[in-house]
Amino acid sequence: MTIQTRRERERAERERLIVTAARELAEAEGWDAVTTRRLAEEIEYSQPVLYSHFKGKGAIMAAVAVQGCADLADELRAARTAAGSAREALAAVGGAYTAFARRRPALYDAIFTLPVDLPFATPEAPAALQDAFGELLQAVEPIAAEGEDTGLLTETYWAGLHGLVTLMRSGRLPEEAHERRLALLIGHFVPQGMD
Amino acid sequence: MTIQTRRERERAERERLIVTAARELAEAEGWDAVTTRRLAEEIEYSQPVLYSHFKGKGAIMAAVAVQGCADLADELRAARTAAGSAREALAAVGGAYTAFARRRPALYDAIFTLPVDLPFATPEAPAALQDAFGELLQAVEPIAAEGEDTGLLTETYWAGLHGLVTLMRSGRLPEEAHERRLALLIGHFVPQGMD
DNA sequence: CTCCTATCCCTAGCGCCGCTAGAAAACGAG
DNA sequence: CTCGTTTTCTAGCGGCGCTAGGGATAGGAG
Repeated sequence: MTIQTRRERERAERERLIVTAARELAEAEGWDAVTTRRLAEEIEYSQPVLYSHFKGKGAIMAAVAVQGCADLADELRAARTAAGSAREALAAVGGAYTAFARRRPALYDAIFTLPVDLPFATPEAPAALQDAFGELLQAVEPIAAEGEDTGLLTETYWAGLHGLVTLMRSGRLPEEAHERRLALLIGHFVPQGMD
Repeated sequence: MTIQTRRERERAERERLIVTAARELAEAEGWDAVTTRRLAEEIEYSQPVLYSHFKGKGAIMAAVAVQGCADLADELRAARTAAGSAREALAAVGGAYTAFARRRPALYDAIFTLPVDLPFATPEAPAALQDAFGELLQAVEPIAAEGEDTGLLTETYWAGLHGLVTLMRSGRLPEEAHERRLALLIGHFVPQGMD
């Protein structure tokens, strides 16, 4: 029993090592630099070892995405709980979201951009994803108008943030006006009487 | 002189052929299927011929993007001019934009998603891109509140549309609620007194 | 008609990718 | 020590974007 458990522990440790190496390499040099050969070299094992832990490169990226999403959820929560009014909370969460995307682009891409098949808008979605969305939801809920579906409104606000971030990061929107665009988005999601 | 012009004409024709083949292949089987080998086979020339016309695969994709963007601009214009009120125009343009993205995903990706280095928010941007943005701009302009920067507001609305489309297409937002999310976005961009 | 030159285009191949089959090594049990 | 199992590695497959270098070919000169 102890031998078995030791092996399982070592395996789990190595799995962590793979995910961490993938994340660090992606954050340092971008996802293009994350190849299975490079990753194997980084963890000091041969390539096929990766495939004994994950189904393929996509699964490794998905693991990085889930792990990164927990960070995002933390930052969103911190921003939301530190804010005073409902409007401030919405703005704080929006700011934290876009700041995360700009500060950790590789992580953001893994979670929200790259075609990595994670279940998203379903109960089977990883807890970290649901947590992050939940933070947005809690920030949006107080500013929803009567009769508005809070979930849908959150998704729409999220889409706005995501659009701003991706268009800017791909060079399609100029960086320097980001804060003003973000303010416009937030302003249009806060009901008239509340600002 | 005539020989020279004939050759140039033939070259131009072949270039059109390449771009068309790339677009059709991408629309039929996705961009992953568009490899230089496959493309060469499609146009019945060898691979290196592609590189005598374009700097690389990215340049071919950029050409497809520009060509596709003209289509998008046309559809946006048609939607806008057919609409009655300012609110209807905004909704019509938003609907046409997302419909285009869903109907021609490969084209949309080439224009707005894939990392293809085209100048965007500058005067050197291709005319088709500026036209498409101009259509959005004309739809947004009438609903801008006093003191709001129309350009920035358009960019923000655009980001909202783009976010909705990309998150939905990557499976991160459920398809079936798209119209309701779009309506929410539009509703939040129309001033209170105008709807 | 022949030869020369310049242009064009193709064959072949480089280094890389994700992934995998099958050999080799390490390890625990008897 | 030997055997069977489990783990890990070496080697390689097919495909990618891209390019060097060698013919084929076409147009002008004699």
